[in-house]
Amino acid sequence: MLSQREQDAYNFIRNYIISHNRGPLLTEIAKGMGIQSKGVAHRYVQSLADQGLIVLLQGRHRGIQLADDKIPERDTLPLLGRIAAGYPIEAIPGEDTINLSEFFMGPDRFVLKVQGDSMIDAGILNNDMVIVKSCQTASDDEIVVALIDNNEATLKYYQNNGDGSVTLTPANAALAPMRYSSSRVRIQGIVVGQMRSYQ
Amino acid sequence: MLSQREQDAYNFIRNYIISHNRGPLLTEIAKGMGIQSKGVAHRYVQSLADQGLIVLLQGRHRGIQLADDKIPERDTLPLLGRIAAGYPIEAIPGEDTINLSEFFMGPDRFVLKVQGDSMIDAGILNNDMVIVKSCQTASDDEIVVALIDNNEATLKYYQNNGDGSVTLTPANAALAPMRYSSSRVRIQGIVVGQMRSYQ
DNA sequence: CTTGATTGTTCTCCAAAAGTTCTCTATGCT
DNA sequence: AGCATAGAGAACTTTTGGAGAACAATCAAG
Repeated sequence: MLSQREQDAYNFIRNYIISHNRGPLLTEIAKGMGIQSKGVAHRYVQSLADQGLIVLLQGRHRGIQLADDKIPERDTLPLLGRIAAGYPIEAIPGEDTINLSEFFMGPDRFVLKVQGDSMIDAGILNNDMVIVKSCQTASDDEIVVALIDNNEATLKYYQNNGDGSVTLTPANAALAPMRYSSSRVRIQGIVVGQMRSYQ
Repeated sequence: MLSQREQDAYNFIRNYIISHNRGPLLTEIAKGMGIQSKGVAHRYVQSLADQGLIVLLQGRHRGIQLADDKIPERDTLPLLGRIAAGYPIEAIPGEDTINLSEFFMGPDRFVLKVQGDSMIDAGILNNDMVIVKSCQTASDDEIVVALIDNNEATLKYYQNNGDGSVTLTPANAALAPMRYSSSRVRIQGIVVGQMRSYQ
């Protein structure tokens, strides 16, 4: 069980090693945690080592290594920062890990695998996964899973025309928006997330 | 058997641990239950521990854990199937849940938040998250995080020209590919995943 | 191979925060 | 009256978090 600051120290060390490929100095840890004393940083390092989260090469400079056989939190990854063309990676203050589960999990959600290019201009490509929150109504401009005539299912932008009809718009310049009477369209859910794997 | 307020306390503690991944403070429990005294909160905590619903790490701050058999299954969502314009949702045989962590987790990975539109044609939009595997080399046509002149960081398609130079190509028709001598470009990792939240 | 700056280790001291244990009070029920 | 539930809050102990000094080991530059 880690205390708050031990967790902070571990996050910093893990981020540092993954991005720099070598261990941090004690003074760097201290600075990264916003404290003055490297002695204090050392105490946290020692505690993490005692708990088997890191391995120390005694005395060596930068002698901290990750003990990666032990993964204390299965579903978090270090969030290093923001990347923009032309600038160095910029740290996001106050956040140092991202919880993949929290990012997407919630009640009444399910996942669909997307087939086809009808939402390509919205950055949803063929074979992407979309996370859908199950519900029966949607607001304008949300991406919905809609069932037409209880038969065809589609992924489209939703718009209620207010006259008893709805418009479903693909995000693909090659495809035209379609207008349906509301009674023909049943919403199955709205898209709350999207993900893709490149392996 | 739990009294009303013991039940309240348990619910609060359980929710807190599930959402924060660590135990609450006594004062937080008290506040969450609308009472002033942490001494009272402690009495409920003690009672819940006596009844085996929670486990206490004596003395430790935030030392409240859920009993083993009370830890809920997390990070999985039902995978309903495939969706394509014009067809009903089609089930994917053999798969019925997807583990969000397994989908992305792996050693030496980290997350970056993307700023800008330079990879928009690859379906990576402004504010998307990319999961990066830390490594120093890449193959052609992989998306890499590259550091140019130890200064600028960028997200680009990678191509090794085989003549001591590499070409970094944005996925944006408005931006031109750039060619650099290999010595100026240091690869920090390759993109293995991407995700986006629509909330 | 020596040297000196840098870095890791160990230590004491301190303060604030949090857990523990009490006593006192109140209310409703049998 | 006796008991269970519920709350306030004081007093105390332990844990947690931090500063900084002194010393030892390391590492790079000459």
